Amino acid sequence: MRFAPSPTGLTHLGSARTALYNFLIAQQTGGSFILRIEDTDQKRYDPNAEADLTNSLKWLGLDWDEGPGVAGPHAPYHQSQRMGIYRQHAEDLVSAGKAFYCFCTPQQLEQDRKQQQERKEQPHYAGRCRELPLAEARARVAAGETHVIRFKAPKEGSITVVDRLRGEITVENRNIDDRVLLKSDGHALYHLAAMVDDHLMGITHVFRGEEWLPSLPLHAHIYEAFGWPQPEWVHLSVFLKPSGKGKMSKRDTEQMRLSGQSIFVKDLAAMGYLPEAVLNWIALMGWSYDDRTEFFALADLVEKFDIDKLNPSPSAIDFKKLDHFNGLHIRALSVEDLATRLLPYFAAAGYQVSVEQLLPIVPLIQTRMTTLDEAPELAGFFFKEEVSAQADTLIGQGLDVAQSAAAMRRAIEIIQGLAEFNTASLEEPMRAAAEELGLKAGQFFGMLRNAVTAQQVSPPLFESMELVGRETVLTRLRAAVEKLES
RNA sequence: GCCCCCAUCGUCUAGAGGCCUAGGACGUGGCCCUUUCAAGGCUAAAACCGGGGUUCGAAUCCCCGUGGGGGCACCA
Repeated sequence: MRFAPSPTGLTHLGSARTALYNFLIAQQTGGSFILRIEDTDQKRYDPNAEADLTNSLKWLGLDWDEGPGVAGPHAPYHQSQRMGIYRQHAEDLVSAGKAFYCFCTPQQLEQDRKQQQERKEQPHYAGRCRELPLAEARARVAAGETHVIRFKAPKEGSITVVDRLRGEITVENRNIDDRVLLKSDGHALYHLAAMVDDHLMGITHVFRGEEWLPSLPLHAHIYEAFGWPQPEWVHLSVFLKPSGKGKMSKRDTEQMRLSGQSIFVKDLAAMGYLPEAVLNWIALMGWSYDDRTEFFALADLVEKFDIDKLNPSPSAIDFKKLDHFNGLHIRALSVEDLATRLLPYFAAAGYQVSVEQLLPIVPLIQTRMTTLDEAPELAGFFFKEEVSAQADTLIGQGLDVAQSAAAMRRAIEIIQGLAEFNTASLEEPMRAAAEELGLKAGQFFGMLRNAVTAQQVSPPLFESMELVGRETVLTRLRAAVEKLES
């Protein structure tokens, strides 16, 4: 199995899913998962993209058995370092009469295309150099003339290729173009490089995006020309925009980032999503296990993934569902694990806290988060020296200032009089106080919550008070009384 | 324009001729629980693109139409 991205931009969900499926099959079959970098196009090469790619895969937990940084029998893993191999294979094809040298200039080709379009034909290679005698062509090459090597696609008949998800796909050979295999700069094109590498690296299953489907017949012909057995072809459906209308464009992704969402793995990590959740989410976009199971850890996926349950139709990206999975996976984490993962988010929000400090707090917020970055907002009041509640939030629902201040004073009295200060000891006397004051629990507890946490929304009151500590609670309540009376 | 693929609730999907009164999940509404917010439990609304075949019987098979998507580079 292999995952062979081209480093031209940030790693996105589509790539991540392809990588995941490759990884799963490799794990399942005991095969190796090879990471190969398709960097044959130096015009589009982005030096940051490769680092982003390896970071993204590592974050997701999809470690490769061979590839950059992990030596193996099929090295090198950058196509730019395999130029000699491609040249050799292209020349072999020429010698076998399955490919030819082409000396057409880009301008000529451009003009051909234009004329074809005017005649309402499908743009294709006009065939000028296709039948050039080999000796003559070789002489021109030897003389240093600029050239490319093109595949000599059959013109008669048709070809039938099997895609694992779609069955037999038959295409008339006249619709298959004489595509360039080797550029004039000596670099191979995908059509050559990927086929050669997949064969040489012993790839049994080719998982790739549906956008490759139109060139599948060409690729099958290339395999045939070399006399190689076909791999298992699996073309995954594309991901559509959340609206379901069309593939994500560059503009869409930018706009999405502006509105706080993203299809880039790197962004998802920063936004507080768990790799487990992202994996679970994308695994189910185009694949399902049965009619009800939806929660999967990576190990479950390895065990249960099945190519035959893949769905060939395109799917729209649904971030709501990601939120749901994230919540599920957050709740599935142990307290220690979650506390550890929360650390960087507290640090980013300006709180210097330790795992030990977080341990008692985590159970209080674990069911209240959909993303990890919400934690500091939810639990920040535990770590602040002082909190400052809005004066109007200190007034109980339906009460006036004097009543509120009185209620607050009563709470202070009770807390001072408690032999022990904890959740259990607070509950009863506080409820009694509410009744005695003629207040509903919600009225009384609501104002106290605001006084202690300065938040309208917080973990349960008494648990929070216990963790904040008696002295700090009293200080905050007194401050609230003062604020009410001024 | 040409080529290819796809088609079940708004979305992700189950469904491989009778188990379908079409199931699950997200989201949405309601109820319960409840000191806020969540989580959790219960519940409701919500789909087989259309037309022709084949068959005793079709969401499932075939054809046509329509719609959607992808591709037509010395990019991947």
